[in-house]
Amino acid sequence: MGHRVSDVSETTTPGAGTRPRLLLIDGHSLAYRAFYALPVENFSTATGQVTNAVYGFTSMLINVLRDEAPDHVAVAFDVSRQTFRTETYAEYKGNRSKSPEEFGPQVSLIKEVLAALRVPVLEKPGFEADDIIATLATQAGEAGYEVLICSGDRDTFQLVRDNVTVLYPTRGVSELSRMTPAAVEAKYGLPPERYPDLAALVGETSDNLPGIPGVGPKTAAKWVGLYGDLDGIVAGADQIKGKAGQALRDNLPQVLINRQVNQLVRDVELPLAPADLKLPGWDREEVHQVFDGLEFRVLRERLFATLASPEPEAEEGFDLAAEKLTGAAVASWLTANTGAAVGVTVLGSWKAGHGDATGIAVAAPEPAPGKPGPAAYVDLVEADAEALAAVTAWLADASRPKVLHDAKGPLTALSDRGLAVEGIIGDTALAAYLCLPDQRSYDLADLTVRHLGRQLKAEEAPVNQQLTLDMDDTAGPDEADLAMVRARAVIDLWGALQSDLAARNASGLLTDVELPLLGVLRVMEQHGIAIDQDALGALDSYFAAAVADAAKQAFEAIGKEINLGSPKQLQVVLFDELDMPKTKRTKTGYTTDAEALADLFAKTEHPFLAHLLRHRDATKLRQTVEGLLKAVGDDGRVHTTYLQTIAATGRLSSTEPNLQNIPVRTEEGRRIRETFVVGPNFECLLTADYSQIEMRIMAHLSQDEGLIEAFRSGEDLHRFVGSRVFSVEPADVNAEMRSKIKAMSYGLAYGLSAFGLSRQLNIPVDEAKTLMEDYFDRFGGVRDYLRGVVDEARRTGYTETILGRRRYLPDLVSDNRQRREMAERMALNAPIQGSAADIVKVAMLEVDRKLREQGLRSRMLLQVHDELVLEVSAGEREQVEELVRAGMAGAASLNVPLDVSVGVGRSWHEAAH
DNA sequence: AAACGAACGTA
DNA sequence: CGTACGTTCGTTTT
Repeated sequence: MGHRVSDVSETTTPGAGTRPRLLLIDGHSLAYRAFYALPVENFSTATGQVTNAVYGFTSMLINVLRDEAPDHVAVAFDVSRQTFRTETYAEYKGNRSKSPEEFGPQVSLIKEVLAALRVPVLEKPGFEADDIIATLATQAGEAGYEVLICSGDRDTFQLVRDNVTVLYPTRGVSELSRMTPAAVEAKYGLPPERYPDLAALVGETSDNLPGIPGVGPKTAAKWVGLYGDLDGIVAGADQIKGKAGQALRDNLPQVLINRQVNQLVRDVELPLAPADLKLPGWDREEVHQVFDGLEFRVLRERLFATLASPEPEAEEGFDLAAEKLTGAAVASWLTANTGAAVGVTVLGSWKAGHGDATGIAVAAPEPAPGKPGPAAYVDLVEADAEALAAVTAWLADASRPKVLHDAKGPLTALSDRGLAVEGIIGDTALAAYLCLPDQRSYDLADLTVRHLGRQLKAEEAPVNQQLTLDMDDTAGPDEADLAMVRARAVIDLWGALQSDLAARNASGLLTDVELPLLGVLRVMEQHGIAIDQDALGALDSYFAAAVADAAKQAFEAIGKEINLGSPKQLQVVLFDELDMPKTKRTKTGYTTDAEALADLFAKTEHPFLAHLLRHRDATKLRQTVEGLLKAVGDDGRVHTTYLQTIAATGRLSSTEPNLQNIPVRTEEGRRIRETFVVGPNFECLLTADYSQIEMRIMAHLSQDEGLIEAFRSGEDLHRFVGSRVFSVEPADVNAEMRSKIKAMSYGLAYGLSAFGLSRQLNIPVDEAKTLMEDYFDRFGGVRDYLRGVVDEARRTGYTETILGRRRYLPDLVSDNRQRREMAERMALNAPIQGSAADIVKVAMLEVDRKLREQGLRSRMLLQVHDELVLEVSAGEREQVEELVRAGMAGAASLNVPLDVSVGVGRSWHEAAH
């Protein structure tokens, strides 16, 4: 503990960690920042009240309360424009135009928010908010507080000390930079207490304080460094040479006024002292009322989530009574402990539709607070017949409720050991995904910390307790012990996630869609799809030759050999050596993508470009072929893995290998599809896909009469729409018109702009704009829907599909335009893409159910978003086609028909239609 | 060895 | 300045 004397105040530095933290906020300056950072049109209540400044201010307040955890808080406001400063200098802030009419009323709303949060508000006639802040900061500094000042006014920098930090908003109101003494020194080259000297010399536009012409922060800081402070500069003004010196002498009176005006008052008489600013905690009911009135649903949730229930420190592990069981003990333990839902984890491995399970752990919740929860582990490799029989029967018993984490893999492993599982009532990974589908992973350990506040990993949990282990277990936790801990984490997590699911209206989606689908996907992965390896091998040679040929010719065209796959080397050749016109910029240079190369070819007709494009094309196809060849299993089939918790919209994804991006658009690409064939003992492949499902969903959601009629009429969609937009007969819609309409229709579902449309269609922006306007004139329902979907999402914080699947888009209220507009496009697309995903999932469940119900041997193999691929057993073709059509068409009842087209053939290519 | 960006395949 | 994915390659960073 030591003393430090400054020229302004004496401050003591008490022991860290014990001193109170005081947060002082300049209400006006932050509200103003928020007002200009957030677009007015996105923030208004049902009554028309604009709330962008209130929103931005409150959002910032919540963040800073969360991040800085102050125990004392005050917000200061300017009370009027008349202060001692306007008496000193009549023009002070004279340049400020009257604030927009939308701003004023928001200040009182901010005060309402603050009242609900029980944050003291201070104002004093004749002084500015900064003077109040300066006074409190001084008092609090002397009293040993840690002081944080949140203000958008740089004058507050003069208050910065070791224990006084200014949080200065840099971009909008979402980012605050910490101005410490070192930060001020680094930015301005002088200590904080000298900042007003610099400001006086440089001037402050926003306060209408003119500076010395030609003198910026660099020169000003230099002078302060040379002469110590402003007084020193004034005294030595005659010695300063050059233009700047003359300018200083000419403007000296103004500089002195500036300095007088920017000095903050540190002894304003206030009714409250720092000690009176302790946060008493807020009134929940009042917060609800105020936030309801402002329609701040997302902010309210954030407030309650981050402040009302601070996350408990993640430290406790799990206390469980763990047993490794064999023989008769297995059955009796299972009978005794698994009446209610239990967590299950499986040890083993799984990949590409196959696997092996070596052990299984089961854990029940704590029977009572503080009592260890029972947990058991059975080694499946070493298991005696009695133990194995007990496990087998228990797993197959649908009346024994089980919860797993990411169950598909474990079920695959168990299945290959001959163990079937029934009674899965929950999956914690799927549940977490439905709650927050934008996460990139749903790691059990992460979820455990987030939802239970406990550490899962042994090494991160405290040593004193992790497990109540068997007496002979002195070597520390082994694999089996950890499996039991994980099983326990799963069941505890399930308990926590269920209420979260219910609150998000997602319980039904889990139970009725995702959980049953998991089993269907597992079987699809297990089946895989047969590959004609000879044909695929031949294709590989063919593409390899094409690659070599294209490379050879490309090298000849430029007279040397380079790595054609290196964008860096390509840029050198194209833009330096061949001097071609520059293409669109990327982060690292200029793009060499196919579109740009084609453009360049059109301009230069340089043969290198043609060969390069061919090389790209052939290389890509060859990679796809080689990837597939490597992925073919011993059974002559490829088994993809479907990921059910990746796509934020609700789609599946496919990996290792990805069978959802097998080429189809080009002739050569389709040759790859010819090598996906019907397997031995089956009759053919059958593909069934939804035609234009996303546009149909658009018609349904928008209720647009024109679009609905288009689908009900049976007319070609784009032709129908084109005839309306271009005011011609359907028969007179030519190919060009049709393709424009097609591009726009699909673009709409992605949030396409007129600019984007013009670029895609290679037409002027004006024409694209007109096209869009004409489109919306005829299909106004679509326009209203798209607009409404974003507004609604902004209010609620999420979008919803027809099954109520949500996607949360907090960036819809970001003050960063790029992020906000990105979120808006996501909001446009998510309900459409997501509803399509819902429908396909339901269809898959239906098809699977019907296949089993009708005792058919045919089976589903692949899902490619709007398409299903089945393998049809001999004699079942008609029946399968019928049930697939019915299952898919009936998966949802929209106000337009769901059209399904079906094809059959010996290969995936032939089965296309 | 890992992380990143560019490019490109699908719906 | 159009959404959602996965894979590959080259390049940069550790």
